[in-house]
Formats: sequence, structure tokens, C-alpha cells
Amino acid sequence: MPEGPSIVILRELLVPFEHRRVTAASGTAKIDMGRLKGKTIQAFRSHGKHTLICFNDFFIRIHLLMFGSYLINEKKNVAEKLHLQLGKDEVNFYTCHVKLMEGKPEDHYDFERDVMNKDWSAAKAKKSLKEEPAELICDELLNQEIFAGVGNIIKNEVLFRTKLHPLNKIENIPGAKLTAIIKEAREYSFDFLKWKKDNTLSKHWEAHKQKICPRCDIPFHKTYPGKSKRRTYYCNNCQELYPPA
DNA sequence: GTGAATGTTAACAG
DNA sequence: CCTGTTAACATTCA
Repeated sequence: MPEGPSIVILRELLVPFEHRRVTAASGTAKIDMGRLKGKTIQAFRSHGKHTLICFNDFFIRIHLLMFGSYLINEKKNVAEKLHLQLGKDEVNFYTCHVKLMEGKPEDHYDFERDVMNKDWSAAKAKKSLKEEPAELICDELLNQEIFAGVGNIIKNEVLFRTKLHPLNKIENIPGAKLTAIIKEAREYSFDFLKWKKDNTLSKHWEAHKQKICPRCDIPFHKTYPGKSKRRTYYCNNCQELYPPA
């Protein structure tokens, strides 16, 4: 379900309910539901894979993890993790992490780290990558402190688009390539958003879950590399592995 | 029926 | 204190 672009879609669905009063709050999430009742939602925001329901001096952080889901003005047949009644409307979240955070989102998040945010800073990402020279690019793309919102699908597609082998160490990647992959992390994320809305996302996958390289017509490799050990599809022929400098 | 997957965190071992 | 491993969470699809 959720990489950054999917969370943007959720936020867009929630925004019409901004400035509504919470008439009732319940659910199995271990938060103080009493804090919510009677309060007015100031904004729905997102940061990477987090959805933020903002009140005056605190906000609710929701992470959909791998299997999270939500329904607006509908219910499932299982208990909600978080149910918000907003007068005649309701918002329900299932199978997710819910946390109540004190203060403002700005106290906890740097929005220049969110690849979907208008304030995303490619320069900041590059600086952070340079500080981790020995890490593998397949791990760093999933590092939420650098690329908040990038998930495993985006990782695989970005590596393929930029013709970079997943096992490249940051320090061995030429500067221009590093710039390119940072740029592509954002650009593919917006393509993901567009295709997800069209319901054509999987049709556009060039690497993720693919068996044959669309450029070389030879079999992809499928491995679980690096610290993250997430499923990785790549072409040994056209995705370059740079030798130590 | 089995296993794996768009993810993270807490608990524990060393 | 830091690092690494494992379990837990819990749904859907092939």
C-alpha cells in the first residue's frame, strides 16, 4: 500500500475534511482518544510515509506500514485502529501505527527531506549521501532520513532508470550519477503518483517484479542485498557497478 | 495451504 | 552506548 506517493493520495482525500471538529474518536490505537474529542482539525499533512492529522498543539502520526488501509465514510468488518467521527462524516484507519505527537510537525520533521514535498532539497540529500560513503545505494535510497517517502518499488525503478547497480557504494558513484539518482528519486515518485491515480502503476514497472530487462532482453537478477535486504531487481548488463576510485 | 510482500519498531543479545 | 538479529504487527495475493 504505502510509499510516499500513495500517502499523498490519502492526504488529498482527507484535505476536504480540514477545519472539521472531531465529534468522537475511538479505536484500538494506544493513544489518549480524549485528547481528540471536540478539537478542530487544523490540517492534514504528510511527510514521507507518514500521514499527519494536525491539531493546535499536537498531531496524530499514522504510518500504514505494509498492510495499512483506510476508508472514508465506510467501515470494515474489523475494529478500527483509529476512528474519527467528524459530524456526519467519518474517517477510519486499519492495520497501522498511530502515535500522538506533541507540538508542531516542524518540531519533528524536516520537510526538505520529503521527496513529495515542494520544499524537497536535492542538495541536502547529496550532502547526506556524501556523509555515508561506505553505504550501498540500494540501502541509502530506502533511508527515510535522506529520501523520506521512497520505498522498495521506487528504489528498484530509480536504480534501473539511472542505470546504476544496486551494490554501488556511494563513494564510488561518479558525482554526475549521484546527482542524477537524487533527481530521479523525486521524478519517479511523481510518475508513481500519476500512474497510481490512473491505476496503471504496475503496467509502467520496468524493473520491479520483472523477469527480463526491457533494454537488454536478458534475465533480471533478483536478490536481497545490503543491510535492508529488500527484494531488488536489476540487470547485470546495463546497470553499472563502478569500481573503487 | 504456504509464502512472500509497497514497512517499521521494540526487544533482546553481545 | 552501539550494532546486529529477531519477533511482532496482520492483509492480500499468487
